[in-house]
Amino acid sequence: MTDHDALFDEAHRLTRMLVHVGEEAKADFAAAVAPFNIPVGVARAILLLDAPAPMRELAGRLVCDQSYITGIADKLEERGLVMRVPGEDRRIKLLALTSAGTELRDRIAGAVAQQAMVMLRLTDAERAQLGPLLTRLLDSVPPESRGTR
Amino acid sequence: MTDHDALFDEAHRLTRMLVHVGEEAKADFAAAVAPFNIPVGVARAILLLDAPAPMRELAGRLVCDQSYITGIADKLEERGLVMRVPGEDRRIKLLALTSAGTELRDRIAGAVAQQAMVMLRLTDAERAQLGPLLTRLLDSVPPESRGTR
DNA sequence: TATTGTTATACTCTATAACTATA
DNA sequence: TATAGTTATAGAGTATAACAATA
Repeated sequence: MTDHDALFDEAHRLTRMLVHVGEEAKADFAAAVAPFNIPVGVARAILLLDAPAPMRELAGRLVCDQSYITGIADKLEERGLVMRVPGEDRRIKLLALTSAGTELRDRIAGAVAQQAMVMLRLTDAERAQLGPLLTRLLDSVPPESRGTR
Repeated sequence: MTDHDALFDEAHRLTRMLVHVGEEAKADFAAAVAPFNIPVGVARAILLLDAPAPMRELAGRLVCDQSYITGIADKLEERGLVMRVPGEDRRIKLLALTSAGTELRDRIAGAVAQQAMVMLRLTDAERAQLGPLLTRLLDSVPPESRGTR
């Protein structure tokens, strides 16, 4: 095996491990959120609603289509967790948590933080090492090379 | 904010970053495989078929239900990439790549290695740091605590 | 004309349940 | 009776396209 092959093999092995850890983390999130009886996507949205946000913006942050946000907003509204409030530009609707929504949001945030923390398996020193590596992996994406995804 | 909160915040931040990198890696895999016009699941299976393997075993390695493997095997067979060969125990069917399958497998492996390597953004030294951290994240899972997933 | 959000719909991924054949 | 694989089907998650209201 050439050095070149060995490099790719090692990179591939690391990638598989990283993807695996990522999937575990997502499963942990789902488990943490399950007791609240809301779908994972809805939970993700509620956690982002720190402040009222246009639906369009939420779509951007959740990396999904706008039409999908309509469904999430419907579910949140049904449960009385959110209100659609018109923005200045009256095409825009802001999703604003109700008091029940804020309360649930805090409880979910707590549950997600407490349980399910894959990261807590590492020592402080290890986490301090990991942070910069992940930053490098995220930052060094040449934006123009990413195509349409 | 207490130290305790700060710890969870930091852990959560790292987790989100790691999940994000993992998703990019998966998108890269999909992009690398797209030119071959086979679904991602089928590509993953073909890469595992280094040697003929019982369908059951494949289900284990892909972490999915057996019934799902039937579908994948059908698609592979349609394309003439795989043959179902009976095992000693005649309940078992082994999936064995045909010569066309082996050839495609090599091409896919090459494409996956070449393109899409998030990991190649790191230096050798950084990868050498990351490996042990990922190993720790994966190894320190208390097996009995993982429940049914 | 361009943009926000909505509706209807369709597609992909994946699991569950009931079944056949072997063991 | 238990196991490997198959079939039919159903559900979750998500996107696309056409549309209404507003800019």
